[in-house]
Amino acid sequence: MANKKLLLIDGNSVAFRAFFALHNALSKFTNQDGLHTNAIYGFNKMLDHILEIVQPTDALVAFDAGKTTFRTEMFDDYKGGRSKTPPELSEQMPYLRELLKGYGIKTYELANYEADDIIGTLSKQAEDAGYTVTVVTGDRDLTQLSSDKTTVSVTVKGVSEVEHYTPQHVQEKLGLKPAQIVDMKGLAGDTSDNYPGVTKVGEKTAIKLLQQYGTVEGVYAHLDDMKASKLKEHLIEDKDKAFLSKKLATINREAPIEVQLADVHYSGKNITTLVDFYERMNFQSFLKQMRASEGFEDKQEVKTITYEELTEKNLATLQTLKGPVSFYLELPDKNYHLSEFAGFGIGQKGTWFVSRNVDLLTSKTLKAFFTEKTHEVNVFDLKRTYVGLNRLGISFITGKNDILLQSYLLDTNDNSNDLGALAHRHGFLDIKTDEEVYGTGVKRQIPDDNEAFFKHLAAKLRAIEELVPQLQAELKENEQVDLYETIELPLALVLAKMEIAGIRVDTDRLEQMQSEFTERLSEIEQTIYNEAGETFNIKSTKQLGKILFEKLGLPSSKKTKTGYSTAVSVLEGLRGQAPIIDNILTYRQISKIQSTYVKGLLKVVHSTDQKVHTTYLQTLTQTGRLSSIDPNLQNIPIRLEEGRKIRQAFVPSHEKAKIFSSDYSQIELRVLAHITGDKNLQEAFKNDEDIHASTAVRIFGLKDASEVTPNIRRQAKAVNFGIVYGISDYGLSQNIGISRKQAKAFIDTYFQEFPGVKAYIDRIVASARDKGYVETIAHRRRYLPDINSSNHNQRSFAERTAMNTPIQGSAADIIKIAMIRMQKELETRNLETKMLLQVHDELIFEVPDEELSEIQELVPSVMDSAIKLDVPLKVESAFGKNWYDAK
DNA sequence: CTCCTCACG
DNA sequence: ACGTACGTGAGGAGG
Repeated sequence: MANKKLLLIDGNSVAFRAFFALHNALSKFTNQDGLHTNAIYGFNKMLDHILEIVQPTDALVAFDAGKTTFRTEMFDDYKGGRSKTPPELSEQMPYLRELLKGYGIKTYELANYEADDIIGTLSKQAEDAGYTVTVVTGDRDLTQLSSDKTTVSVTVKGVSEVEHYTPQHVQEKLGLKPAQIVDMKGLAGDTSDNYPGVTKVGEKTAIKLLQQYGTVEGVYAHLDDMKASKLKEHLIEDKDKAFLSKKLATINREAPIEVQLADVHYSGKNITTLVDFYERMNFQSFLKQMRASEGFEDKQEVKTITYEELTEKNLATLQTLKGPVSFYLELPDKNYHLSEFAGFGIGQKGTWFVSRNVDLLTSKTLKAFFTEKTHEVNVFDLKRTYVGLNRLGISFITGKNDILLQSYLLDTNDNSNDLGALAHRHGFLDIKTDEEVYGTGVKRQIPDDNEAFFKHLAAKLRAIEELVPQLQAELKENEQVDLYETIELPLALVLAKMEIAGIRVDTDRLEQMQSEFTERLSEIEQTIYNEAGETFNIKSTKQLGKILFEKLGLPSSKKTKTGYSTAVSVLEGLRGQAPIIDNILTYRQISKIQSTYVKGLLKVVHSTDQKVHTTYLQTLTQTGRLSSIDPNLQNIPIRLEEGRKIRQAFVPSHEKAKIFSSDYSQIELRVLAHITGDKNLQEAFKNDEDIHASTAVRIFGLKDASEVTPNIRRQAKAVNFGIVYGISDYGLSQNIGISRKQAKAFIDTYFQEFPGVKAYIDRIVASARDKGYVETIAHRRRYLPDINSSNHNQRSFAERTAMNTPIQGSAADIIKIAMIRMQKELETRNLETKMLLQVHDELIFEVPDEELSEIQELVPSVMDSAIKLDVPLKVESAFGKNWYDAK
């Protein structure tokens, strides 16, 4: 048995080290389900490193079995006073074992013994059998095991770096032989394991004594030779402690382990298990590493799949498909309004038809196929599919199950736009991700090779078919079938139609603004340079900070990670101290409008129709709101007049039409009144009071609304917002510039005046702790794993989210319902009016003049009756020749 | 690619 | 003693 190499790892100790090494990045290391993964990640790094160096033939990871061991029997306070293992670490332990399974490394634990003893016992057996042994641990005590055959590698700083202790290295570091470590511990004790040693004797003194007398026994044998001293007194006094501590420090090398050397052969990683594991842990870097490693393609056991290429000649074969089919249209670019068409696939139960030729979709055969009502069509991303087909002139396919939508509803974190990744997370592994097949970045490309491309298309069809019943069952389990069927699925088509309609942009107006702003900017720029006494990049916070706080010597208050903060809130505090400040604020404001809105918008206007076509992300936010990208039409300026003018560029696409806008008034506070059931809040809405004014009357103890000044109303408004966001005294004080104490007083009074709200907050946080998630009115769900975190910040954040999500999310539910009904009304009434935009609590339409009176009636009535709450919903409308005038 | 800043609800 | 409002997207700077 030449060259047997055994690797022994102290699992708990390394996990502990890994956890704390990556502790400040704790929140970054979470997977789709909110599980913390930093210790697993660190452990993995360490494993890769050590396996590379050691190249073991045998390996085992030992774990502690529990709190009580033979050592606690000897000394009950052994390891006493240690703080509990953080829950964020404990939750990772079972997964650590899974990781090790993937690595093909055996794990072992033994009741009443620590991992150290297992390692000590096995290493002794291995040494006797002629093995070379490497021990990995985060605990220096284990260096007592080092010998000419055993190296003890102790993690330093991070986890992937280790320090190798050979007997020589122990000698150099401590001036002791490995066997003397236990004597040192006996004399000096160990604070982390909480055993005492001799009073006033620390490592230094212990080493000196041992260099002279060899062992604890040696020290006491020569006690009489010592001169009288405090040290000698302490040694005499604490003799029992010294011997007990030595015993506690000594690793048991004869533990009754059942595992044998022959059982721990290391045969290497199981690629498939590890890939699955990494997917679930969301370890992208390790996945990438695996993909790059040799032989991965062969080992990844994607079940072979057969497909048939669809051509004009065999189109008729489609008739053999009966019942539900999977359909997939490949639009490789993120922006599907402009993407090329790469191909499509359709099929069921192992019969998969694929093609690069999307023109086949417009054939009579396919049209006939889809218009037969017998086919349920299942897809991934219905909105994308609908928009793509629409571009081909096809409008007859309606989806029944959209696994992207379903998966998002089940868990809002599960919103990746990759079918393969989604499938993996739901345990279906016979598919690769787009990145694996198409590549990434500039190299991303649909393969020229038919086989590779078609197989991937077929795998997607198969994944859809496999996942549909599973996801349906999970939705049912969560009582979310209604949410899916009556809200999200129909909404996907409504959104698709809005995106397709697009909104017309007056590019002449934008170009005119562009030249005006260019001129103004260069003027302000010159003034700023004069005031600064030099030219610099005003847009660079780094350079600006230097000018303001170093050269001009203005007082700096806030700092960011990388330097001085120059945010508006900071600059406003400096107003009046130097004229440059006002100019910088103006410059910032104008240049934001110029770059993001004027230039930004001009860049994305489609040359074919002079319109912008946004893309709504329906499966992104944690609350159920939509988001809008490319361009984002949900953050067009309105608060400041300068920016608001941008809205003049959004115009109807036909003459004799208007832009019409309706918005919900105070929808979030109304939802709050409904959900909390607070009588006072409900009363205010039922009486159609000015809600901020009535809040002001209550929290400032005024006689009536006549006493409310604008400033008081502003403060009350901030309190109302604070309540919706999950209030903190600090946040409120910052927002309205009052002391923290005052802010706290406001909040306390608010809770007295609106006791139902206080009760709701307590109730929802408790329920989140209990269930692990919160829900909206329509059963939209958000998981909050941090609600029980031991980290104050994370827990507080989760608590605020627990309060806010049902409010923001229910408001999102409501407007979504309104949108679906609105679209239906427009279609059944055969109106030309088009719904164009949704901005969270507002809907924007383009209305032909002759439909204006009908729409003015219809939209508010549909919106305020979308759902029945305990308080009325209020809708306000306006119209004009452009979006700016619709106010 | 991350940070800062700032636009919206 | 912590270090904060909730939810987003885009542009520019600088490593």
